[in-house]
Formats: sequence, structure tokens, C-alpha cells
Amino acid sequence: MRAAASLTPPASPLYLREDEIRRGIELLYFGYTSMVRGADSILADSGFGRAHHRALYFIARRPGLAVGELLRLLAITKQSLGRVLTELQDKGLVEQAIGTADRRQRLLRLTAAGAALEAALFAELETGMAAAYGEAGQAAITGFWSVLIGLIPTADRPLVDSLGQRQG
Amino acid sequence: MRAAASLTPPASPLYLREDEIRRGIELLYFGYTSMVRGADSILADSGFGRAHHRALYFIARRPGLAVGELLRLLAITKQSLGRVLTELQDKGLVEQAIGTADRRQRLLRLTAAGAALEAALFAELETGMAAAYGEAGQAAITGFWSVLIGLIPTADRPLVDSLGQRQG
DNA sequence: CAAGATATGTCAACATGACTGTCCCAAATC
DNA sequence: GATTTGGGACAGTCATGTTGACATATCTTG
Repeated sequence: MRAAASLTPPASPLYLREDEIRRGIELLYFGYTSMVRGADSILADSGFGRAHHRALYFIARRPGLAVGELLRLLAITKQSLGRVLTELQDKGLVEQAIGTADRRQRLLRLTAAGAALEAALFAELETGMAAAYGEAGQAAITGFWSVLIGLIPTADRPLVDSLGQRQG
Repeated sequence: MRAAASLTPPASPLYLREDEIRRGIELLYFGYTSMVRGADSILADSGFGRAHHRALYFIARRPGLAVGELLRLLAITKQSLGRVLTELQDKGLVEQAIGTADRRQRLLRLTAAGAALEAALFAELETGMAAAYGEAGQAAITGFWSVLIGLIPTADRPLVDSLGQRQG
């Protein structure tokens, strides 16, 4: 009976749990949107949107990423990504190379211009994230990570983990 | 010079810090998208999208919320919200009442049908969030919250805090 | 009380970034 | 040789955001 939440709160364990869950939902929403919104003005100046930012970010994170891997990270369709990548290539921010092990693959890298834009975008996110880390402290950072990992379906975790691995 | 990150990692403090920042950015992205994606199938069945979900969520959280407050929470334009609210009202999930203190205000509430849909959507988010909380433990939850709060511009924090306050 | 500010609603036009469905080519694999 | 996989492209659609202008009711203030 969640309807009881709109009456006088009974302070039952169930009520407290719902409130803790809702607090997490809200903070995750506001934290995420605050983070991404910070980069919007830089993107607007360059004539790109958030979709371009996400692609630039992951290509910067894993230079030589194949198109298929990026597709799995972003969890969007090939068509949606195709448009974004085409624009980034046309404007000279991303370049492709043919895969060495598998010549069907197109390995993505940032050009110097792409790296410069990504660096500016990253600097913007970094400012906010570093401030939040600093306010919260090291123990909080660990907790922050571990709750977020728990939100990711176990099937997707290896993909996310792979981003943090040392390059070959 | 962030370009050094693409060479052999020097394991300097600066490098480690960038990696910690990037890990936070990524986990926040994947955690947030994992959370919201969980509700998509329920939304699709009802013929609504994520924008409707966000409106339902906040109206459920603060029954009697005025349109202007919802506008500030969502940080979108009046026109965008107007379309969403019209649809929710036309389908009988949300109803309006004229404000008592200020008769210009339209105070929003969920109907029984709206509360039922919101409960189903909440249950979906709750499953994921409760599992993540359980995996991570109480100390981690506190850290999770404090980093997220740190990401929110200080000017916006009172608005976010107000969601967790007891109703009048 | 008149004037201005505020809360809300609405119109038209448009941009972004997703989607589906279909088709194609080249390269790898069976 | 046949099938699968990685990548690309076309057309059309939808959801959700934007700007700018304008209207109405109500509250606040000089």
C-alpha cells in the first residue's frame, strides 16, 4: 500500500526504505543531469550535441575502439551512431583505420582537433567531479562507485569494466 | 598535457586522478542509463516516454506540486512540459486543482490510475536500486549520496533537498 | 486603484537524437 | 561455396527538446 505515503508517514521500516530509494533515484537523476549539462555550452559552440560528446568520450577513453564496441557501449542503433560518426569524421574530429586482426573492423581514433575538443569537454566534467570527490572524501568515492556498479546489470559489467583496463 | 594519457601511463598522481574522474563519469553514465532503461517497457506498454515518467515521478513525490515547481525541477521549457502534462491529463493520470494560497497556481496530483502506473514504474526502479544498496552496504549508500550532492550546483541543492522534506 | 510582476497556457516552427525496416558490400568463418 | 559478421546507407517516423510571441488571470506594490 504505497498510498499510505501520502498520509501521515508511519515511520515504518517500509516507509523509510521507500524514502531512501527515492532519494537515491532523485540524486542520481540530478547528479547525472548536472554533470552532462556542464558541457552543453562547449558543445553548442562546436555545433555538436550530447550524442557527439558520448562518442568522443569513449573514443578518447579507448583509442582504436571498433564501431561495434562503441555501439554496445552506447546501446543505440547502428543508424543513430552512424549519423554521429559521419558528422564527427566530416568535421575532422574522428578518423578510422582498418582493423589489423579483422579487416572488416573500423578502428576509431580522435584527430588532434578531436582530442582538443574532448579535452575541453573533459575538463568541464572534471571540474565538477573533482569538486564532488573533494567534498565527499575517499571513502565516499568508493561507496559512490560500488552503488553505481550495483545498478548496472551484471551482463553489462564486463563491458564497463573493460574501459578501466590498461591498454594492450 | 592530457595527451600523455595515450602513451605509456606514467602512474603519476595526475594520471591516477584522471582515471578516477573518468571512472566516476562512466559509472554515473552507465548507472543512470541502467536505472531509467528498466522502466522503458512499462512506459511503452502505456504509450508514454521517459518525459512522462519524470513528471509522474515528481508529482508522486510531492503531491500538490505547482506547475512552476515541476518546471524548475525538470529544467525544461514550459512548452515541453505543457505537452507532457496535457497528455497525462487527457489520459486521466494527472489532475489539476487551483491553488488555495495563490489562485494562479495549478496544483498537480496523480489520479488513482496515475498512482497505479507510477507505483509500477517505481517498483521497477526500486528493484534495481534496492539490489545495488544491498550489494554495497549502508556506508556506501551514504558515500553515493554525498558525491551526487556534490555534483549538483549549490544553487540547485535547496530545490533537490525540498523533495525529501516532510509534507506540510 | 492603477501598474507591473508572476503563474500558466497556447500557437507556430524547428532541431536533435532516438527508432524501424530494408538493403548492400566486404571479409571472416564454417 | 555458403553463411555469418562488421560496417554502411536509404527512407520514414517519433519523442522530446528548443525559441519567440502572445493571452489571461491573479497577485503585489506604489
